Amino acid sequence: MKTINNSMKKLPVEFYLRDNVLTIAKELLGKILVTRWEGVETSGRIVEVEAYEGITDKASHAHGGRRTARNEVMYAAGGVAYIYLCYGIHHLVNVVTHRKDTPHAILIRALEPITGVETMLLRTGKKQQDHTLTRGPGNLSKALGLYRSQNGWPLNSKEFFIAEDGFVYRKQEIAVSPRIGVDYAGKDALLPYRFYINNSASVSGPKKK
DNA sequence: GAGTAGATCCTCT
DNA sequence: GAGGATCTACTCA
Repeated sequence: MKTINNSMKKLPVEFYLRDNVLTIAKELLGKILVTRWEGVETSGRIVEVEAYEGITDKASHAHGGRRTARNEVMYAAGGVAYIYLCYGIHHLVNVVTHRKDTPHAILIRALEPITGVETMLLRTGKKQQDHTLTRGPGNLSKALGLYRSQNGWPLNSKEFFIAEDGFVYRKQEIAVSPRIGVDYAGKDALLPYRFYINNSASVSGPKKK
Protein backbone atom coordinates (compact mmCIF):
# COMPACT_ATOMS: atom_id res chain seq x y z
CA MET A 1 0.00 0.00 0.00
CA LYS A 2 1.19 3.45 -0.86
CA THR A 3 2.05 5.67 2.08
CA ILE A 4 2.46 9.38 2.28
CA ASN A 5 5.94 10.71 1.86
CA ASN A 6 8.39 11.36 4.64
CA SER A 7 8.72 15.09 4.14
CA MET A 8 5.28 15.42 5.67
CA LYS A 9 5.07 17.33 8.92
CA LYS A 10 2.21 17.51 11.37
CA LEU A 11 0.89 21.01 11.79
CA PRO A 12 2.01 22.52 15.11
CA VAL A 13 -0.63 23.44 17.67
CA GLU A 14 0.25 27.10 17.10
CA PHE A 15 -1.26 26.82 13.64
CA TYR A 16 -4.70 26.38 15.19
CA LEU A 17 -4.29 28.84 18.02
CA ARG A 18 -4.25 31.94 15.87
CA ASP A 19 -7.02 34.51 15.96
CA ASN A 20 -8.28 34.67 12.41
CA VAL A 21 -10.34 31.62 11.59
CA LEU A 22 -10.66 32.71 7.95
CA THR A 23 -6.89 32.78 7.51
CA ILE A 24 -6.56 29.35 9.05
CA ALA A 25 -9.38 28.02 6.88
CA LYS A 26 -7.65 29.23 3.73
CA GLU A 27 -4.35 27.79 4.85
CA LEU A 28 -5.92 24.42 5.50
CA LEU A 29 -6.52 24.06 1.78
CA GLY A 30 -3.80 21.81 0.40
CA LYS A 31 -3.00 20.31 3.80
CA ILE A 32 -3.41 16.58 4.34
CA LEU A 33 -5.88 14.97 6.69
CA VAL A 34 -4.67 11.57 7.86
CA THR A 35 -6.20 8.79 9.92
CA ARG A 36 -4.42 5.60 10.96
CA TRP A 37 -7.00 3.51 12.71
CA GLU A 38 -5.50 0.16 13.71
CA GLY A 39 -2.54 0.75 11.43
CA VAL A 40 -4.66 1.32 8.33
CA GLU A 41 -3.82 4.64 6.80
CA THR A 42 -6.24 6.77 4.85
CA SER A 43 -5.49 10.33 3.86
CA GLY A 44 -6.56 13.09 1.54
CA ARG A 45 -5.67 16.61 0.59
CA ILE A 46 -8.12 19.22 1.87
CA VAL A 47 -9.81 20.99 -1.04
CA GLU A 48 -12.86 22.52 0.60
CA VAL A 49 -13.53 24.08 4.01
CA GLU A 50 -16.01 26.36 5.71
CA ALA A 51 -15.27 28.71 8.59
CA TYR A 52 -17.63 29.06 11.54
CA GLU A 53 -16.79 32.13 13.49
CA GLY A 54 -17.80 31.52 17.04
CA ILE A 55 -20.60 33.22 18.90
CA THR A 56 -21.27 35.95 16.32
CA ASP A 57 -22.01 33.48 13.57
CA LYS A 58 -25.62 32.42 13.36
CA ALA A 59 -24.73 29.30 11.40
CA SER A 60 -22.41 28.12 14.15
CA HIS A 61 -23.53 25.75 16.86
CA ALA A 62 -21.97 28.16 19.32
CA HIS A 63 -23.93 31.18 18.13
CA GLY A 64 -24.78 33.60 20.91
CA GLY A 65 -22.46 31.83 23.30
CA ARG A 66 -24.51 28.67 23.31
CA ARG A 67 -22.63 26.02 25.18
CA THR A 68 -23.94 22.51 25.47
CA ALA A 69 -22.59 19.04 25.95
CA ARG A 70 -22.51 18.63 22.21
CA ASN A 71 -20.53 21.73 21.27
CA GLU A 72 -18.37 21.85 24.38
CA VAL A 73 -15.43 20.79 22.26
CA MET A 74 -15.68 24.00 20.23
CA TYR A 75 -14.75 25.91 23.37
CA ALA A 76 -11.56 23.93 23.82
CA ALA A 77 -8.21 25.35 22.74
CA GLY A 78 -7.48 24.99 19.03
CA GLY A 79 -6.06 21.84 17.53
CA VAL A 80 -8.76 19.31 18.31
CA ALA A 81 -11.51 17.76 16.22
CA TYR A 82 -15.18 18.52 16.68
CA ILE A 83 -17.17 15.68 15.19
CA TYR A 84 -20.91 15.38 15.43
CA LEU A 85 -23.82 13.68 13.79
CA CYS A 86 -26.08 15.60 11.47
CA TYR A 87 -29.46 14.54 10.11
CA GLY A 88 -29.02 11.33 12.02
CA ILE A 89 -26.84 9.97 9.25
CA HIS A 90 -23.82 12.07 8.48
CA HIS A 91 -20.80 12.72 10.64
CA LEU A 92 -19.27 16.14 10.11
CA VAL A 93 -15.62 16.84 10.86
CA ASN A 94 -14.53 20.22 12.18
CA VAL A 95 -11.18 21.63 13.19
CA VAL A 96 -11.40 23.68 16.36
CA THR A 97 -9.28 26.83 16.27
CA HIS A 98 -8.44 29.86 18.40
CA ARG A 99 -7.80 29.82 22.12
CA LYS A 100 -9.78 28.22 24.88
CA ASP A 101 -13.33 29.56 25.34
CA THR A 102 -13.47 31.03 21.83
CA PRO A 103 -15.54 28.56 19.81
CA HIS A 104 -14.18 29.04 16.31
CA ALA A 105 -14.25 26.02 14.05
CA ILE A 106 -13.58 25.02 10.48
CA LEU A 107 -15.71 22.41 8.79
CA ILE A 108 -13.80 20.17 6.43
CA ARG A 109 -16.09 19.53 3.49
CA ALA A 110 -14.02 17.76 0.90
CA LEU A 111 -10.73 15.97 0.27
CA GLU A 112 -8.89 14.56 -2.68
CA PRO A 113 -7.96 10.99 -1.75
CA ILE A 114 -4.24 10.28 -1.46
CA THR A 115 -3.70 7.00 0.33
CA GLY A 116 -5.91 4.16 1.49
CA VAL A 117 -8.40 4.48 -1.32
CA GLU A 118 -9.27 0.80 -1.10
CA THR A 119 -10.15 1.24 2.56
CA MET A 120 -12.25 4.28 1.78
CA LEU A 121 -14.15 2.32 -0.84
CA LEU A 122 -14.76 -0.41 1.69
CA ARG A 123 -16.01 2.05 4.29
CA THR A 124 -18.29 3.90 1.93
CA GLY A 125 -19.52 0.81 0.13
CA LYS A 126 -18.49 2.15 -3.25
CA LYS A 127 -17.12 -0.08 -5.98
CA GLN A 128 -14.65 2.29 -7.58
CA GLN A 129 -13.03 5.60 -6.91
CA ASP A 130 -14.80 8.59 -8.31
CA HIS A 131 -15.19 12.22 -7.39
CA THR A 132 -17.88 11.41 -4.84
CA LEU A 133 -15.61 9.32 -2.61
CA THR A 134 -14.53 12.15 -0.33
CA ARG A 135 -16.85 14.84 -1.62
CA GLY A 136 -19.05 16.39 1.03
CA PRO A 137 -18.57 16.32 4.79
CA GLY A 138 -20.71 13.23 5.29
CA ASN A 139 -18.81 11.21 2.74
CA LEU A 140 -15.35 12.23 3.77
CA SER A 141 -15.84 11.38 7.43
CA LYS A 142 -17.15 7.99 6.43
CA ALA A 143 -14.25 7.42 4.04
CA LEU A 144 -11.69 8.28 6.72
CA GLY A 145 -13.46 6.30 9.41
CA LEU A 146 -14.32 9.32 11.55
CA TYR A 147 -17.25 9.06 13.95
CA ARG A 148 -18.60 10.79 16.99
CA SER A 149 -16.35 8.69 19.17
CA GLN A 150 -13.41 10.74 17.86
CA ASN A 151 -14.99 13.99 19.03
CA GLY A 152 -12.41 16.11 20.89
CA TRP A 153 -9.51 14.12 19.48
CA PRO A 154 -6.22 16.12 19.25
CA LEU A 155 -5.14 16.77 15.67
CA ASN A 156 -1.50 15.97 16.30
CA SER A 157 -2.03 12.49 17.64
CA LYS A 158 -0.59 9.35 16.12
CA GLU A 159 -3.84 8.04 14.68
CA PHE A 160 -5.50 11.21 13.48
CA PHE A 161 -3.75 14.40 12.36
CA ILE A 162 -3.39 17.12 9.78
CA ALA A 163 -0.04 17.53 8.06
CA GLU A 164 1.66 19.58 5.39
CA ASP A 165 4.04 18.35 2.73
CA GLY A 166 5.09 21.66 1.26
CA PHE A 167 2.33 21.65 -1.30
CA VAL A 168 0.44 24.93 -1.66
CA TYR A 169 -2.33 25.92 -3.97
CA ARG A 170 -1.86 29.06 -5.99
CA LYS A 171 -4.00 32.00 -5.00
CA GLN A 172 -5.94 31.92 -8.24
CA GLU A 173 -6.90 28.30 -7.62
CA ILE A 174 -8.73 29.20 -4.43
CA ALA A 175 -12.34 30.26 -4.75
CA VAL A 176 -14.65 31.79 -2.16
CA SER A 177 -18.40 31.43 -1.80
CA PRO A 178 -21.20 31.46 0.76
CA ARG A 179 -21.53 28.36 2.88
CA ILE A 180 -23.72 25.42 2.04
CA GLY A 181 -26.77 24.11 3.85
CA VAL A 182 -27.05 26.97 6.32
CA ASP A 183 -30.02 28.81 4.86
CA TYR A 184 -31.61 28.95 8.29
CA ALA A 185 -28.87 31.35 9.42
CA GLY A 186 -30.45 34.36 7.70
CA LYS A 187 -27.94 36.92 6.46
CA ASP A 188 -25.08 35.02 8.01
CA ALA A 189 -25.77 32.30 5.45
CA LEU A 190 -24.45 34.73 2.85
CA LEU A 191 -21.08 35.27 4.47
CA PRO A 192 -18.24 34.29 2.11
CA TYR A 193 -16.76 31.79 4.53
CA ARG A 194 -16.42 28.82 2.23
CA PHE A 195 -13.08 28.25 0.54
CA TYR A 196 -12.45 25.65 -2.11
CA ILE A 197 -10.21 24.69 -4.98
CA ASN A 198 -11.54 25.89 -8.30
CA ASN A 199 -10.80 22.95 -10.49
CA SER A 200 -11.07 20.09 -8.05
CA ALA A 201 -13.53 17.36 -8.94
CA SER A 202 -13.82 16.54 -5.25
CA VAL A 203 -15.43 19.82 -4.28
CA SER A 204 -19.00 19.47 -3.09
CA GLY A 205 -21.96 21.74 -3.37
CA PRO A 206 -24.37 22.70 -6.11
CA LYS A 207 -23.39 21.63 -9.60
CA LYS A 208 -21.54 24.15 -11.68
CA LYS A 209 -23.68 26.17 -14.01
C1' DG B 1 -29.90 17.29 -16.37
C1' DA B 2 -32.62 19.46 -12.67
C1' DG B 3 -35.57 19.36 -8.82
C1' DT B 4 -37.43 17.07 -4.75
C1' DA B 5 -38.43 13.85 -1.12
C1' DG B 6 -36.91 10.57 2.15
C1' DA B 7 -33.61 8.59 5.19
C1' DT B 8 -32.70 8.44 10.36
C1' DC B 9 -31.13 9.70 15.19
C1' DC B 10 -28.94 12.75 18.36
C1' DT B 11 -29.55 17.01 20.68
C1' DC B 12 -31.84 20.80 22.56
C1' DT B 13 -36.26 22.99 23.93
C1' DG C 1 -41.16 16.54 20.06
C1' DA C 2 -38.97 19.02 16.42
C1' DG C 3 -35.33 19.91 13.55
C1' DG C 4 -30.64 19.81 11.70
C1' DA C 5 -23.34 22.71 8.94
C1' DT C 6 -26.32 16.17 4.19
C1' DC C 7 -26.58 12.66 0.60
C1' DT C 8 -28.81 9.76 -2.58
C1' DA C 9 -32.17 8.07 -5.54
C1' DC C 10 -35.96 8.80 -7.98
C1' DT C 11 -39.08 11.47 -10.89
C1' DC C 12 -39.94 14.40 -14.65
C1' DA C 13 -38.65 16.76 -18.68
